[in-house]
Amino acid sequence: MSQSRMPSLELVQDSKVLLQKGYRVTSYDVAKRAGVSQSAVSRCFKPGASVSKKMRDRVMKAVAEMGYQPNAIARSLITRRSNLVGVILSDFTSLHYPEVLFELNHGFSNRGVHILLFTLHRERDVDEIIEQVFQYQVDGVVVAATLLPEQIDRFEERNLPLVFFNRTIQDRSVSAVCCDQAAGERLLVNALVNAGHKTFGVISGPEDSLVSVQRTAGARDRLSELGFDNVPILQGDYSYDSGQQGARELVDRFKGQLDAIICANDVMAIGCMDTLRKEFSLEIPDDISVVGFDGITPAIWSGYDLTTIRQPVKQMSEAAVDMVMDRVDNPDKVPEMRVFSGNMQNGSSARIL
Amino acid sequence: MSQSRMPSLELVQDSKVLLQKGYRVTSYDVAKRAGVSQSAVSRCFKPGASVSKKMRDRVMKAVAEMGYQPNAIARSLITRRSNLVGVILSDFTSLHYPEVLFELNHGFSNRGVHILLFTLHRERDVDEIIEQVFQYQVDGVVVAATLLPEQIDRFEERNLPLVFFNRTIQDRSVSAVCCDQAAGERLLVNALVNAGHKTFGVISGPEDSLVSVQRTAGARDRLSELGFDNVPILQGDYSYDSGQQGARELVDRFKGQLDAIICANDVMAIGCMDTLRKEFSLEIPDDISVVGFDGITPAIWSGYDLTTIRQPVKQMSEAAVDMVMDRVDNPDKVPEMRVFSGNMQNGSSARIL
DNA sequence: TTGTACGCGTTATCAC
DNA sequence: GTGATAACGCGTACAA
Repeated sequence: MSQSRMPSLELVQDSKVLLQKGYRVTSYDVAKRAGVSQSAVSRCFKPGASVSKKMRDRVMKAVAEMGYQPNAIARSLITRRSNLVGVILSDFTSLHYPEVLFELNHGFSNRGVHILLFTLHRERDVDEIIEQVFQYQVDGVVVAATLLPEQIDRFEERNLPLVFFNRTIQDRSVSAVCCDQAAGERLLVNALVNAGHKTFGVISGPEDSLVSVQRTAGARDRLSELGFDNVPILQGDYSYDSGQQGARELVDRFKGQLDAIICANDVMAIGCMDTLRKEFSLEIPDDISVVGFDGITPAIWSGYDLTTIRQPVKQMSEAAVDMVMDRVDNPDKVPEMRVFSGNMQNGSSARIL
Repeated sequence: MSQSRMPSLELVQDSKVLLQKGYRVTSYDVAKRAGVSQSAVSRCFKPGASVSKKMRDRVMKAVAEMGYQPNAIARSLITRRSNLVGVILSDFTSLHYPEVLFELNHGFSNRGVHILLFTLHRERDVDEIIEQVFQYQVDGVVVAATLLPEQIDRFEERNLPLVFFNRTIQDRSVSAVCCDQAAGERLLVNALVNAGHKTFGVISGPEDSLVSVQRTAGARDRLSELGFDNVPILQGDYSYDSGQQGARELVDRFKGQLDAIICANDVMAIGCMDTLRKEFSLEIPDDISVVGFDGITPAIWSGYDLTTIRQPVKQMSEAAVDMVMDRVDNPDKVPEMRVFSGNMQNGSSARIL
């Protein structure tokens, strides 16, 4: 069996090696060619290993000639580190999470870590995905989805670093990086009230989204503090359509007496704006103001120029990467939560001073 | 060393096993507990293996009690299949590719294959990424980026299945799934001309993008066939800004005599529309028509309601998955190219019959 | 049907 | 500094 290796290597005149289709060069092959031991080859790829220059040169020559590359899978098996992290995302279509994924990938790849991607199509397959994440021996996981307590338990049993992205779990200490949703909404409300808006409507996200709950509560509470009580809160689901629907209901209800609509995310705010303009011929922001939350790319398009809270995605992602890798290296660290403030992005969708 | 295993397992009263933090249960542990051989455990996880019911029950009981899950890394090492595919994406921010990634992930995960994600930040690190893809022993690769011939060679040397997504390489046979760019543009041009448009402007994508070249050429050629020669073609870069800039230049050049602008993608078309409306107070489509290409989500927002060619992303992704997996199972298959037609999505951004 | 023994390709440990 | 040798956790030919 191990002799089947012999005929698969052929020496050609320019001292390069031609490989049989699909044959994989191993450190053993390199060692044989360089006339050294296999462990010597291995050491040459280990940073800070003690290898003489002469040895290293001989090995690297053979490596170059044969196009050898270490097998990361075999390495993972022995080192018990895969340099793989799982990233679990729900609502991938939201225009916001692709940006997060991009930044996460950037941060991890800077540390030689690669992303194994999982997206949730139905919430029911979370358990299935967790199994697969475990099977691939990832070093850690970033989750932008809601996990059940039992599911979190499974990570803790394995002592597998888990960091939530913009999710917090009540009555439970977990690592998480978040944008301060409530504070962001308060900024928006302050600006709207300062500019003289009197009547407000709110369109929330799905009720099972804690982020949405926090945003909506933040807006409601600040409005209340400033003397605006009983502000109507409509239930949306983060989608463009639900933004449109919310706009229709609010306009109907207020019969033109509405000053501002506060949406729990940008996509709904955009749906809102389109409907206010198209279906009710309202001028934004002269007749009515609209604000959102997230800071997605279309928000800055001049067709919308949305006033919103931009989440510091870059910083948040970098923090998430830090936290995962930190816990990979120090398994005994306690959960930590990092909260970032969003930046007010002042567009022309709201009449603000 | 191998005895250090013993103290790490503790039996508790309900016959469940409590594991030491971070301890990994192996098939050997399960075997010991079930009183069978390790290979028996292995067989229980192999579909279609010959295992008696009694044996399977005993094993599965131990599996459940210990929370055993096969180590995919170790399995990959011996089977020489990682069930991992690399996905290499450039311009991830384009609003179009996240959707592609989502569909690819869907398709692969239906086949028990997982995605290792790579995004290009600078074009220069393609070589680096290819090395990493190889090191992780992926079973195949989907690439939505431009590779140099030498880079393609490296895949062929390894006989590693490679499928391009919306990229074709000239003078070279590679597997690829594409949308028929030229045909799509011809559909758009036909519709515009039939509706009486007389003067046209084109905004292309980056010149190193073959897709853009094909789209632009498709539009130019069809216009020429229909008697419209010397249509001005402006160089864009797929960005919103370049769409805006293109609109300004075209309007300036035509002094209000422009009937339609054909953009090489939706994002530029949207930039175009915003600028035509805001800066030139033009009515769309009454004063001027705008068409795009891709079918991104914002294109259907009523603020734009863009007339465009929607790429059949689902079908294309499914085809890419098929092609990769097909070549994984049949390494000797020759490269194949599948071309899909785009669907005309008739919005109100163009005055069309 | 089941168990034994080996190998996948690497790193770690230990003598030398 | 270098080379044997033993893991890592699993799949599988082979013998029983």
